[in-house]
Amino acid sequence: MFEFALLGLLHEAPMHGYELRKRLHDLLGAFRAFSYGSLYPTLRRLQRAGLIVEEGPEESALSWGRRARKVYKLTPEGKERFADLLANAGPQTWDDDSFGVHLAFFSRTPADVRMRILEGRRRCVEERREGLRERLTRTSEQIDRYTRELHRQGLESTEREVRWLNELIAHEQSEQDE
Amino acid sequence: MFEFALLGLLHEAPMHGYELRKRLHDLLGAFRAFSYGSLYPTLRRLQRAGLIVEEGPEESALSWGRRARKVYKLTPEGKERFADLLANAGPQTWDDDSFGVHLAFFSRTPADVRMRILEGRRRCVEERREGLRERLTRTSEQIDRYTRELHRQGLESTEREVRWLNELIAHEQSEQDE
DNA sequence: GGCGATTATATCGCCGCGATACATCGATGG
DNA sequence: CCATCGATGTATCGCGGCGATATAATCGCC
Repeated sequence: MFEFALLGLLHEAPMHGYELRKRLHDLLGAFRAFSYGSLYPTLRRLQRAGLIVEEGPEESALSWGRRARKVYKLTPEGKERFADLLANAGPQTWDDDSFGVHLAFFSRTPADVRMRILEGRRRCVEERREGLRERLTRTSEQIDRYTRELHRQGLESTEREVRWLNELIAHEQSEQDE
Repeated sequence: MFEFALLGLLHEAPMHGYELRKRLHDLLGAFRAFSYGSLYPTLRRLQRAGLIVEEGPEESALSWGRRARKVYKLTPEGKERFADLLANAGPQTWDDDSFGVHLAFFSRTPADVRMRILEGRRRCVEERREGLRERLTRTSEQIDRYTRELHRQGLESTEREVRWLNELIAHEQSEQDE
């Protein structure tokens, strides 16, 4: 899904690694914090796959003073690949790791796919909630205070997330009516 | 930290892999969901390190009918190692992944170490909160609705976690006074 | 004039996940 | 009555991502 994020960012403008990582941090902040140990290998992978290419040495007199930077830009295949990933939003799209990334690119996502992702995510979080509830009632009397507190907090924040998703979905629907 | 969890669980009773995994699920549920792909390699690692040993074939006439199970139990070195991990609670103890695990074993953790972990965790979450706040104000006007919503939700749940930690800490302190 | 922070690329080993394979037992039901 | 499904159980493989680390040049500040 790192792949998805990088392709999406490069859609905005050609960028070099360091910049991509910063933009990603601003974009995701709360959720995932991709490290350089993932960034550079992924960039090379994308390049080998022909989805991005290095731009020319870029001898722009203005921007000189910096050290050697590798600026990447999307190839047509890269754009196609990103569009594919957007359209084929499957079950792995709504797990904890990917959902935030996909949400961050919602403005570029078709409305019907947005809806599918939001509802898939909601279902997924609801399932977790049910699991937590069941576990909490089943084990409630036989576990120590700290573990119970851990579960209580987990359940509560899961419930909050469901409510949040409901709001997002409602908002989508009201926009659809316009 | 998987190591820590397994050693802690085996402190309760000797167990085989499948059972360890189920107990772990009940214990952590909300947070981490260790998979078999981690479980068995880790068990072997612990065994090689001499921290756990396989119990004898266990020909107990009663419990037969099941397939070959490998029941592990702690060695003295294993117990020592667990005590070490409990005592030397360092900075990596309070990151997202480890904190839940450590909290689940708080009943076996000395009061002063409990306090150190809780305060370390609070500091860590507070720092994240500050980062989110800064990012939210800095980028507020130039990002799309969805990303902003993502950050808002992230910030809010982080704030909730800080409040929760404050309650836990307050409770610790009031218990200390008794 | 020197020192730390920032900009920048890159690698390495490790950890843990998801998928998968395989085998056995109990229960459910056609 | 037996078939099939779900739970019990052990195990491996590849891969994606992280944290630590190396390297280096430039910028701003005192």
